[in-house]
Amino acid sequence: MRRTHHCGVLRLEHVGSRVCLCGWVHSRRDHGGVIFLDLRDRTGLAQVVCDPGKGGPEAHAAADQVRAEYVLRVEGRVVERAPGMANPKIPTGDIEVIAECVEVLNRSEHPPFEIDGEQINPEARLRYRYIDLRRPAMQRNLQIRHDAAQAARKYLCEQGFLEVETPLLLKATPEGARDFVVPCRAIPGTFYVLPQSPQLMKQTLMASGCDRYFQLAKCLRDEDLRADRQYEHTQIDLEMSFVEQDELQETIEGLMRAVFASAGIDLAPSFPKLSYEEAMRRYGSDKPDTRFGVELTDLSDVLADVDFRVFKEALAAGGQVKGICVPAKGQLSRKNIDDLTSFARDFGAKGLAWIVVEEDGLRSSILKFIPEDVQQAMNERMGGQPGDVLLFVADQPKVVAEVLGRLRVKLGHELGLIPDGLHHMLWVTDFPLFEPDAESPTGIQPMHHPFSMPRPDCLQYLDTEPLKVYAQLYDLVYNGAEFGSGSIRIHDPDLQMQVLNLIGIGHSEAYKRFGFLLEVFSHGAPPHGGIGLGFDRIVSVLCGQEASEADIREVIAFPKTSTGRDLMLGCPSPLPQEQLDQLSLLSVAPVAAASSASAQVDWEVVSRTWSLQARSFQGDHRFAERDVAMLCDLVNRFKSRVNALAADSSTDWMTVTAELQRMDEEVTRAADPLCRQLLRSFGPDAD
RNA sequence: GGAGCCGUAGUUCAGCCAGGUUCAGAACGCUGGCCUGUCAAGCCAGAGGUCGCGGGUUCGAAUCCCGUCGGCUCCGCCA
Repeated sequence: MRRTHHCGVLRLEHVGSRVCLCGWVHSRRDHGGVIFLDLRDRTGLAQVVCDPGKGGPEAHAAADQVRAEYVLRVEGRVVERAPGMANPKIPTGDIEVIAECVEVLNRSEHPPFEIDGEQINPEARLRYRYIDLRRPAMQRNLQIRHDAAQAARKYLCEQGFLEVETPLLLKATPEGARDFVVPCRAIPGTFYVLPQSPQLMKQTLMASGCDRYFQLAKCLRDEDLRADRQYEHTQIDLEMSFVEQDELQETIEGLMRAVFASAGIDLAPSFPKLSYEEAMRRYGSDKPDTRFGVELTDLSDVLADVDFRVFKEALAAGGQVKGICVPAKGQLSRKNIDDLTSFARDFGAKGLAWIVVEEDGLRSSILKFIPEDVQQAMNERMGGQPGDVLLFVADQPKVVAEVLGRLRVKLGHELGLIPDGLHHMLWVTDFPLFEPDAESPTGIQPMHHPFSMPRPDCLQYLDTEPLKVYAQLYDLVYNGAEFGSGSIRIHDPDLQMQVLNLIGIGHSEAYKRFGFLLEVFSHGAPPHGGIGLGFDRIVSVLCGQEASEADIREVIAFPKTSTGRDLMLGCPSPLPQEQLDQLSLLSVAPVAAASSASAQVDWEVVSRTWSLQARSFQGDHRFAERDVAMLCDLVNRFKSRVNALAADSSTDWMTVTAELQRMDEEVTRAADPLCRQLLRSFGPDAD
């Protein structure tokens, strides 16, 4: 009998029908005479009753052998539960299935963790991701992601966008993040890189007359991972021809409304706009969380004549003094403030000045440096009420904004100043095109990327005062997190060249890196603009995560660990020599390192190479743990020995080389069974 | 590249600060037995650990020190 229903859909209306369910054994309750099974699939749970008196002895006998996570096909009748027997905790709780036939489709080892466990080791979850994904919470996240993707597709199709796939194998353009590199077998010594984003391809598509393009694009960056950053992430990437900023923003607002609606969240009919300068001035951040106040207050003018060294020196050096008024309700202790001070120092502040507002006046160690009338003026401007704590940073504007902006958000979360259930989506606009950069040959670099169109009223400053030039560039910000960044692009080859020159990329260099783009522009590229939206972050919010604490691993089916490993697949992993040969790649082998060490022993290289070799096998379940452990032990021991040798200046290099050679041979020997296993795992063709 | 936290039965954790007879424990899970209305089933019995790994200190190390591996978080980095 073919499956007739999913488990989670059965209701009273199905009572009396004969059904066939397939799924996993979520739990089993054996009463001896009768066995209850909770059968689980993507849609939910259904209780299966194996009662020899009702459904027959065969079903009961089969259920007797069944264990957690076994895969079953169950045939039986849907019945209404007897009065008082209903389970209000599950949607199918009014009915149950009297099993007449229980077929074991597959057995299962004992699960490494409980499917309905609350606290599960994140390592185990990644190692056994296929089991982790069976958990209802993860199934729900996958569903929400699917719904969001479909909503985005539907909306964009309705708006006349064309979904186009762009290549994964691209040319390296040394901009932005570190590339993931793919060696080219056919032309030895050459490489492709994987896209950091389809930026150049989508601009090219505009020149191709696509008019409106979108793609749910995988983007890859070889930079260190974070809770909200994986090596690969997905962007809703789109680009439009013949548009200006406002039309583009309206389109994206519609997109976000459609996507959020797919998760039952209503967004505002239009999103507020905040200039970059205003965001930095009021919130100290280019991605302000506007769900709560505690805005930055400038006190530079009030304090201009105050003889307090900390403030005076900062102002004299062209800096500013700003503060925030924290409604702490007396909950910030002296120790809390000390902790905030060290937090402030971590982000570049020299210190953190504070004033506690109490019923009978102000309290602080800095008050003795500040005249009474100035104290009054400060408190008045900041609106301090008894119980509040005023925090001040005096420094260059950049540091002041950074530190107070971070303090504001940190305290907003810790003191519960942020109301639940708010969805503040807003645009941050009018970014400067460039920012100062000491490492750039021209002293400036693009704030975002060098393809953004300057605002027309700023073009006149491009050559003379480039830092005064604003870009037609806008970030989409949600509850204090950046969702995406877009711009109207440059489509004029001369202007593009001019901008590249300004950031220190000369004519020939520009042609080398971006020649094809300049060529595209010179063959009739339309005015265009677009945006790339971080889909994983959006989905994590739709799943109920706080935007600034997003853990996108929860919404990615198969994520990597924070060191970029896949614990399920056991990668990255070494390649067999044959494959390296085909790709014309040389691998640093321990032997090579040791033999080149005849005159000068490079301790580090030798022991690091051993470590690399040992590490590459660790956590990979294809290899016998005992062999891996042996190899690691050996390497650890030898590394200790190498360190001892290196520290001992009396050892002569002949002895050392001999000993290194001996140790290296032993490591190679210990690694041998693992290498053989590796070759086998690549299949019969591998050797 | 830097900083911090964590690693003890299958799982979640206690024990560590102050080394030694509560030192290898609890709960859940698991195995076996009993049990026909549970849905956190119940009752009885049982199995299960290289205290991540290596080295050091010590008469003695889960406990202290060093190193190392792995996981997590943050800074740098990532438009």
